[in-house]
Amino acid sequence: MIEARHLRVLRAVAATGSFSAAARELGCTQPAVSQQMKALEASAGTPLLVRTGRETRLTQAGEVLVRHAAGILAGLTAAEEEVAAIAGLRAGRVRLVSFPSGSSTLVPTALAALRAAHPGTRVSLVEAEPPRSVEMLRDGDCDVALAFRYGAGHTAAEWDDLVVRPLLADRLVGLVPEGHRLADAGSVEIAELAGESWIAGCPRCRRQLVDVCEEAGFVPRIDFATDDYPAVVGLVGAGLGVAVLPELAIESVRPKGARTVTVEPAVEREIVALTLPDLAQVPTVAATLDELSRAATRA
Amino acid sequence: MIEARHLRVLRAVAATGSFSAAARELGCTQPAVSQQMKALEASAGTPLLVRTGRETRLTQAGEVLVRHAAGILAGLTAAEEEVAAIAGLRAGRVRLVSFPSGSSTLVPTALAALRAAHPGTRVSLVEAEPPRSVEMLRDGDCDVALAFRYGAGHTAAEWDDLVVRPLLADRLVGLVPEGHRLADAGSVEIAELAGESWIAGCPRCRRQLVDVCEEAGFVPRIDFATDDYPAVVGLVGAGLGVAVLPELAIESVRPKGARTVTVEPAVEREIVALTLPDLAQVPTVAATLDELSRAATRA
DNA sequence: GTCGGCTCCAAGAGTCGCTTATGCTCGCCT
DNA sequence: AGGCGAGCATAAGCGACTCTTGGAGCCGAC
Repeated sequence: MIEARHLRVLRAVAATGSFSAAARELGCTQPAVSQQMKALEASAGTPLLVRTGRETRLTQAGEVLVRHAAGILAGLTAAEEEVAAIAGLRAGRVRLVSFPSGSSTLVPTALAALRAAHPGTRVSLVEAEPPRSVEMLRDGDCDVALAFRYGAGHTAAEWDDLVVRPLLADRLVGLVPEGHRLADAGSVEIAELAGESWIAGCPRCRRQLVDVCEEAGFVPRIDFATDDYPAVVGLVGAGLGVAVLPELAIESVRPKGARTVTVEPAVEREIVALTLPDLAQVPTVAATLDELSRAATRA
Repeated sequence: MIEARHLRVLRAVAATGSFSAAARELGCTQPAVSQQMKALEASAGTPLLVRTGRETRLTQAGEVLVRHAAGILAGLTAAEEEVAAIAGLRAGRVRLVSFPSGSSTLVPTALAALRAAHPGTRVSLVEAEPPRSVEMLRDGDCDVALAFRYGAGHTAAEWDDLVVRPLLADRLVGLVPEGHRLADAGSVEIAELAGESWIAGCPRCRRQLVDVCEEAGFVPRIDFATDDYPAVVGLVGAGLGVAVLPELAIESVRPKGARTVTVEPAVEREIVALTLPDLAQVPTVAATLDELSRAATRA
C-alpha cells in the first residue's frame, strides 16, 4: 500500500535532488526522509532512487511514481480545499499565478473585489509565464493560472483537460518613438514598419510577431528582446526601435517618449484563467474566477 | 492531511451504508472503522456522515470526499500497478552500453533470451568503449555496461564502487595472412613475430599488445591502428601485417585471406558486465545481468 | 417486552514514525 | 595529500497512533 505521505516526500526528493534539502523543505529531519524512502521502496518492491555519491537520481520506477504523484497529490489537496470550503472555515486560500502584465492590471482589480466580497479568503500571487504556469497548475502548486494564447486554435489542445475561462481579448498595438514619421499616424499597416529596428517581448510574443510580419511579407529585424515590458517601452522611448505589444502590457506603464498607434491588421491575444476541473468546484476558486471575469469586463 | 487509507474506508462505508459491513468488507473490526471515520472527520473539520438510527448517510462534505476518493484511489492503484509491472518484469527498460565486439556476440544472445523470458521489457543498446561506457554508467546515462580488462589486477581499483559480474575470459589469438611463413604453424611464440608489421586495435588493446611484446623482449612496429576489428582482419588478409586480437572480436568476422594461430604465452582479457550497486536491485537490470551470464557460459 | 444488530466507549498491547546522536563516505578546498 | 564540510545511513529511545478486546447504550423488529 503506497501512502500519499510517501509520495509527497518522494516528490520533494526528486525536486531537490537531495534527502537533506527535501527534509528542510518538508520541515522534518533527514533521517525521517531516509526512512520514508526506505519504506516506500519496500512497498514498491523495487529501488526508486539511485545514490551515486554526488547526486541522487530516480530509477524508472521512481519516475513513474513521481509522475503519478502529481495527480494524486493534486487530487488530495483539491479534496481538502473543497471540504474546507464546505466546512465554512473560510480558511480557503487561492494560490494564483499570473504572467507579469496581467498581475499589474487584472489581478489587483479582481483581488480587491474578492477581498471586499469574501473577507477571510487569502490569496497568494506568483508570477510565471504561461508554459511554466500551466505546469504549476497541473502539479498542484497553484489553483488558478492566468495565461494567454494567440489565435484561438493554436494552443487549445494542450488545455483540453483544464477549465478555461476566457477573460478578454487583448489587442496588439504599435509603439513608435516620438518624432517618428508615423508617430501621429494613428493607424498604420504593419508592412509600413518593415524596415524598422524591432524590440520584442517574451518568447511567445516574439514568435507571434514574426508570424504576423511573415504574413505581411517581411522579416522583422529584432535588435532587442526582453521579457520586461516597461523596458520595451523605455527602449522605444529612447528611439532605439519600434515594437508591437499587447495593450494590457503597457496599460500600467507611462509611455515616456513613445506613442501608441493602432496596427492593421488587428491581432489579438486571448487572456484566460485556467484551473483544474476538480478545483473549479471549490468556492474560493470559483469566486476568484468570477472576480477575474468581472474585472475583465470592467477594464 | 487526509490519508488515502481513510478515503478507502470512507468509500466502503458509503458503499455498504454501515460501519459493520464496511469492517467486514475491509477485513477489520468495526471499532477500527469507527475510529478511522472519527479521525477523518477531525482532519476534515466537519462531519462527513450523519448517523440516523437506522442508516448512515453522507453529508455534502462526505459526498465531495467520496467523489474525489474515486480519482485519488484510482490514481494510487494505477501507480501501484505500473510499479508492480516494472518490479515483476512485465515492463521496464534497460539501457545497455557495450563495446563493439561484445554487442555483436554476447548481447544479441542475451537480449533474445531476455525478450523470450520477459516480454514487455525493452532494451536500448549503445556502443562505447570501456573508458567512456563506465563514465556513462556513473553519469546515469545507462544501466548496464559491458566492459573488459586485461590482467585481473590492473583496472580493478577503478571499478571497486561498481557491481562487477564476470562473464567470460576472452583469449587473444594471432592473425596472419595466408601464405605467411607461420600461417600453418597452429601455435606460435609471440617473439617469433618480433620483426613483423603490426596492425593494432583499440587504444586499450594496443597498450596491452605493447606490454606483452615488451615482456617478450621486443617493441612491435605498429603500422596501422583502428578501432574497427573487421578492418583489422581485412588489413591482415590483404597481407599488410599481423595482428593479435581477442577471439570474440573475430567471431563474427569472416577471416578472408587470414589465418588464426594460437599465441603463446596465453593472454586473456576478462569480459565483465558492470552496473551501479543500487541498480543491481532493479529487476530488469538483474535479469539482464543473468541473461548475459547465461549467454557467456553457452558461448 | 425482549432480542438482535449496530454503534460508541475504554483500556491495553503492539506497531509505527519521528528525533537525537553517531559513524561513514564522498567531494572539495587548502 | 590531508583536513573539512555536506550528505546519507544506522541505532536507540520515545511518543503517538491504531488496532484489538470487552462492555454498555440505543433503536428497531418480532
